[in-house]
Amino acid sequence: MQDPLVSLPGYALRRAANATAAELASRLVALALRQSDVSLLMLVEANPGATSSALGRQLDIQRANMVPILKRLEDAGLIARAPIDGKSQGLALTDAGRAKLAEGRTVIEHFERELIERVPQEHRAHLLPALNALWR
Amino acid sequence: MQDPLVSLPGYALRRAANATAAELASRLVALALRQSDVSLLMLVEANPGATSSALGRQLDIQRANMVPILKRLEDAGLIARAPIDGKSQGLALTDAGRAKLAEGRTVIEHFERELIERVPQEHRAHLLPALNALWR
DNA sequence: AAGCGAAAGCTATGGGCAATAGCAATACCG
DNA sequence: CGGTATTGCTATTGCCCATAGCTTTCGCTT
Repeated sequence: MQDPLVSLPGYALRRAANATAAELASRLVALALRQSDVSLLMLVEANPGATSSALGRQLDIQRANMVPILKRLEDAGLIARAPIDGKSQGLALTDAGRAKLAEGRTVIEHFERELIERVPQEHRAHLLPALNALWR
Repeated sequence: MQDPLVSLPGYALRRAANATAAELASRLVALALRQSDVSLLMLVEANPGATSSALGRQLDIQRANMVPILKRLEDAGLIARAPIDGKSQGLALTDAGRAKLAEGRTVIEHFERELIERVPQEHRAHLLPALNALWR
């Protein structure tokens, strides 16, 4: 079948992202984590006390969409909220959160390594900078 | 804010795909087309008479999910179905479909060109092969 | 020729993720 | 002090994809 799409970087980007996201999701399901969960846990670990709004800005997740994510993580006992003032609350990992993140990070690291290894060596070093140029 | 995610190719892939998809979608809305619509129209044009199943296999869209897409395109008068035998039907562009695709292709070409131009020159040639290695 | 497995097209449903609109409470700043 | 911005939230919607299951038809094998 003739496929005029395969030569389009934008289409390849879409397909690659979909394929890899599905793969990662299937590995994270064993930990009862989603991709957004892990990225949030990693970001909270690196920035303890940050607010939901600030984290959302960093991840480009809107405030409204942070709510269910944080609720899920809090219900799972992975993060805790501490009031900063009357309207803001700082987030931090609980002990369980740190433990869960350790597991998640292992999965992520394996995943990222396999991703890179899939790319022919002569292109490897270019992938990250090229991708970053597309959105940063 | 400390961000441990930006050095992960998988995360960059996700962000880049999201950002570019949103951008393309916003340009296509003026044509009342979605990204899946345009890819389907392009594929049908290149393979007139192909069946829904075959197109779906090429695009990695399951049969069940092809239904609403094709229905939308047919309702818009962009594609037509012709029975091949009792259980299969060949798809082809209508005249309106060809006209709409011409508009869509213009948008896509602008989009793809801008995408590539966003990437520093020394990385450009590597983007497509690196992405293709991730899913093909 | 008959029968059976595979394929085609479809319905129905749900999950994940993101966008929008709007709201109440609070903080900040001139 | 008063207006404005910010925070966290509810509610809703849309897009995309996945699964399960159904009916009809095709095509191969016996």
